[in-house]
Amino acid sequence: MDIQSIKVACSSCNLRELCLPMGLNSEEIDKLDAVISTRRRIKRGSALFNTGDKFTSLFAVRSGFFKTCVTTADGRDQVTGFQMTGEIIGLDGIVSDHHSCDAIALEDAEVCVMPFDQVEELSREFTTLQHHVHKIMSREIVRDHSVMLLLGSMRAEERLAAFLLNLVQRLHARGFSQSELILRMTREEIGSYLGMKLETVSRTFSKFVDEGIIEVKQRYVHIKSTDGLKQIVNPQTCR
Amino acid sequence: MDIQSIKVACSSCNLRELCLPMGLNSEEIDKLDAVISTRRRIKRGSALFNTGDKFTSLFAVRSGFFKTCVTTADGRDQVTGFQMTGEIIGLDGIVSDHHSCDAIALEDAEVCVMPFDQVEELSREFTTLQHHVHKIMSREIVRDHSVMLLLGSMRAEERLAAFLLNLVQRLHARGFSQSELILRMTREEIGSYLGMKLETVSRTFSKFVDEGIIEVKQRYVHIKSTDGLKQIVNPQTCR
DNA sequence: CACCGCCTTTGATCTTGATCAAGTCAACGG
DNA sequence: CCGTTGACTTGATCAAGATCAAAGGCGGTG
Repeated sequence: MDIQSIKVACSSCNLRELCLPMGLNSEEIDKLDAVISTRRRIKRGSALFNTGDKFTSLFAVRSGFFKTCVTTADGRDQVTGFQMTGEIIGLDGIVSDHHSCDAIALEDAEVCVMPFDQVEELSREFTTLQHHVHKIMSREIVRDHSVMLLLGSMRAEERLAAFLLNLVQRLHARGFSQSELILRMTREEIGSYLGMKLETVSRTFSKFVDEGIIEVKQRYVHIKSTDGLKQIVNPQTCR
Repeated sequence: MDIQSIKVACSSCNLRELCLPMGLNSEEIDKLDAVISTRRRIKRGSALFNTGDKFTSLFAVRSGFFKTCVTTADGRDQVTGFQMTGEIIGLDGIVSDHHSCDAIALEDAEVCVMPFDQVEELSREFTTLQHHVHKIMSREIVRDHSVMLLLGSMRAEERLAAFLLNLVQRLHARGFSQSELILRMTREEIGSYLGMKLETVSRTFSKFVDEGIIEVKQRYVHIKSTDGLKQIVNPQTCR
């Protein structure tokens, strides 16, 4: 519960091209600054929110790394996504005014708190913001559909290859390497996201290493052949 | 391409409690009527839109039944949802101005065409509509998460049981029976949605019949024990 | 009415990934 | 330095569901 009254200022945030303010002009960003007045720090392993919590705000990841997961009555759970810097968490809560998943920090993190009623108010005023909010939600829907494709019709190797390509692509958009990354999640969390067991994740990593496509040292991954991974995802390119 | 200039009139539509006008007052519905000026008929088997089509409008299903599906470069595809009366199709198109899936009518159908720029305009004016649009998108996100849970961590029997319960619940909300339904899709389409092969779908149906939980005659399904299905989905209730 | 095509069911066999079980590795604290 | 702990790897075995194959049923059409 460490809410802080630091002035956040989207206007001076280096993430504004990835985050909510994307595409707004300076007047609009100033107004948005007034809405996003608090940050919140979340320790590694603790929750930004839990299933059932009252929904009041969306959160923009300023630093750190999150997972979101849903849980069944009988204790099984499913990681539904990993969120990094600049990405928006909490859209699940709008429909019922309560969150329907847990959001857990995988490393110490900081988020900008965006009270949703104020976001709605402001987006009635600014077409650009309104449209951008719609795009963010639509993007989440499209992303979910591609995860459904992955879970419903890909094999273990294809899933892991697609996962690595997606991660590194998002990291690259944030200025990191195209070929090296540090995983923030365990093999078990990767497995939960990809619908496979941690042992299978581990074996599949080892297989890729044997094939010379990647190097792995614990959480460190070096992608030696992006094309190799792409060919695993899309085995059709062999004609 | 059979666009028609029939006046649609949400105000006189018996679906308004399920569909976009939900919660609007009569003045607001009148304004909405002005926006939703056309219907479109789609023949069984043909597409409301295809991947790559320009996005201009959302569609509300007035009658009939749809599937949406995404396709990989190598021809595999995945049914991402089935849409019935009162449900909204096309949210996937907002993010990139182009649709990212196909929407196919599984029986002759009719949809209300809602030009999205006008929906946005109107929802800047009416808080209720704005909030409702957000809820519809959030609902889709939550639904997708539960499908991810299903695909990622349930076994074949659990998937099919959950699927039947979900279908019959939605049909019941539309005034149909709680225990009887006609499937509008093939075993293959069910399988694609649930991440299993058509043979497995068929076998699982047969298993449920053997256990006396349902009766099946082709597309007709009679649920003899809703609790039976619920216990398959949630095997924890045995304590 | 008969034929055809599509959907569905069912059986036999095979494969992938899950499960069970050790054992390794790195980090941390006493 | 050693022991503990949590994360990861690897091997052996097993089972769920995929694949291959055949046959039956239903609806539409000439």
